[in-house]
Amino acid sequence: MTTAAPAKPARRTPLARTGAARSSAESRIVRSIGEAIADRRLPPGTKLTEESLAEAFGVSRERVRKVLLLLAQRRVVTLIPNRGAFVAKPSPKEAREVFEARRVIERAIMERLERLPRPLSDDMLEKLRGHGALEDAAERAADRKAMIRLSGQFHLLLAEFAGNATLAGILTDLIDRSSLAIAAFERRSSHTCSADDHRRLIAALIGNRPGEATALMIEHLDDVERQLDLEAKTDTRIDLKAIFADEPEPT
Amino acid sequence: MTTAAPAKPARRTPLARTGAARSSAESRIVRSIGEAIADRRLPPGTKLTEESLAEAFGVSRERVRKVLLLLAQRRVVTLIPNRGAFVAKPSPKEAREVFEARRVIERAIMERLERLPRPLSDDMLEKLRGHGALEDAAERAADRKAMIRLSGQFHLLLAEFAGNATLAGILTDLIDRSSLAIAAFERRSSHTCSADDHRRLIAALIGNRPGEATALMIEHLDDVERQLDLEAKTDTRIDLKAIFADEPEPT
DNA sequence: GCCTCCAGAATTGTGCACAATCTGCGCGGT
DNA sequence: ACCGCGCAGATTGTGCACAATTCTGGAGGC
Repeated sequence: MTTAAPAKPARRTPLARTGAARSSAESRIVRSIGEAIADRRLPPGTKLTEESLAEAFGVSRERVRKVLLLLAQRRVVTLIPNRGAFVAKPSPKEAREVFEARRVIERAIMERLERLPRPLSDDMLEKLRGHGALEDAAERAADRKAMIRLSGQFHLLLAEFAGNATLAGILTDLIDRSSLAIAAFERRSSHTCSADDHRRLIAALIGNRPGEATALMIEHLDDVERQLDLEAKTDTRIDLKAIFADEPEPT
Repeated sequence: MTTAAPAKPARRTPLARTGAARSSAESRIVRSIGEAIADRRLPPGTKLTEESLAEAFGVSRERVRKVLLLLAQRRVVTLIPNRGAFVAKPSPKEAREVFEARRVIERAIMERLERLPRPLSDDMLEKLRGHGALEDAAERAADRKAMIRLSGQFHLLLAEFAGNATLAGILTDLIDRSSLAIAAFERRSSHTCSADDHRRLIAALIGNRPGEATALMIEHLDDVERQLDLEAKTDTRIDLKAIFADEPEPT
């Protein structure tokens, strides 16, 4: 930021550890960028220059390139050939699809959780309550970043309880993309934060009135989606293109 | 195959086109390997040496490396650091999870299809019937490879009709992983091929008796899973470990 | 004043050389 | 005879240099 010295290639730690240590460093970077996108330090459309990221994380450009490829596969960043990587900017259609996919998967998860033998295991109860406390704390502190992260983790926690790591993995991606959709389409106004919904969900799960937790989850997801402004005004550029699409050419 | 001349690095086409043409070449390779895995020309556990693949496809090793990274992300190949890439060998647990995930997603897809206004669009009817004919033909010709490919495409076709590209994309991965699971766990015996199930599904969809198509789909997926031998004898190594786990040490 | 075009800068893409690691095998010691 | 040790050979991992492309700013013409 201060000096514009491009000659220093940001040498990484002297002992360049290789092997397993590297892979964890990569997933660390993936997670780090993922979180930054989720809590909007990196808004949709942001250009992600390889060199800058390499410098920021103290790794080589190739490593960053690999990470970007992974993130692109998860639809969190968009890779445009010869143009670079950008934080993905979902279309309203895609946003709706993501929420629909979440409803499909999370309904199934809730149905499985409701089918679990009662009472729920102590481990589960403890984790649920612990997480609830964390969300409450974040809400009281008005720590928006923490709230966003915890909200995602809550849904993931439920997925893990359902005991299907494959579904949980799919949901992980969908949650990241939800964050992106929220960042792109959130209305200026309102946003009754979802900690309250989560509280009710936890209570319903523990209480086990058949169908209640599932219904609450669907309603919760609907609520979040409804708080978005998904009218189809994606981009000025695209609008112009559409408007002048069938203008006759003035030779 | 005939000569073992390793000195020739399999030069790619003289004019190394760059840009958009490259990305399509990559997805071509991904698809090609994916299909080879699906129809068992590449059984689970097969070592995928970068150099061999590069030679086979006439591209550089780096390109192959990128493709393998993508396939690994989709859990179709397993990447072991410093050891290389292998065709993934799902555990019985993972196989079950994949089929459960498919039931979750494909049930939702069928419910949406059943909710479609009737009669179905000509386009849909034509594609359904056309696909049915293809499957019949493959069955009559006993073309196992074609049957496997068409079977996957059938499920994907339904997903596309449901109009949610995100769900369809998720299902694409799950179908590939199903193929892997089938390759890994199929019983020697039987295998009443699923073309018949698909025929009935098409009929139920067109007929539109509420819930029938959805029920058939669930049953179909259950059938396919039941035809697998998912008893937990994943690996000899692990069996030994389990068997001798609580043997007293003979010092 | 505005548009077009072009050179230089910045950024991404790719081949290559070499380093790091794993595997298989032979050799010597006990 | 058996076990560890270590040395090739093969394979993967990574930094780097350079090629290709896009972007930017400004000069020149209309």
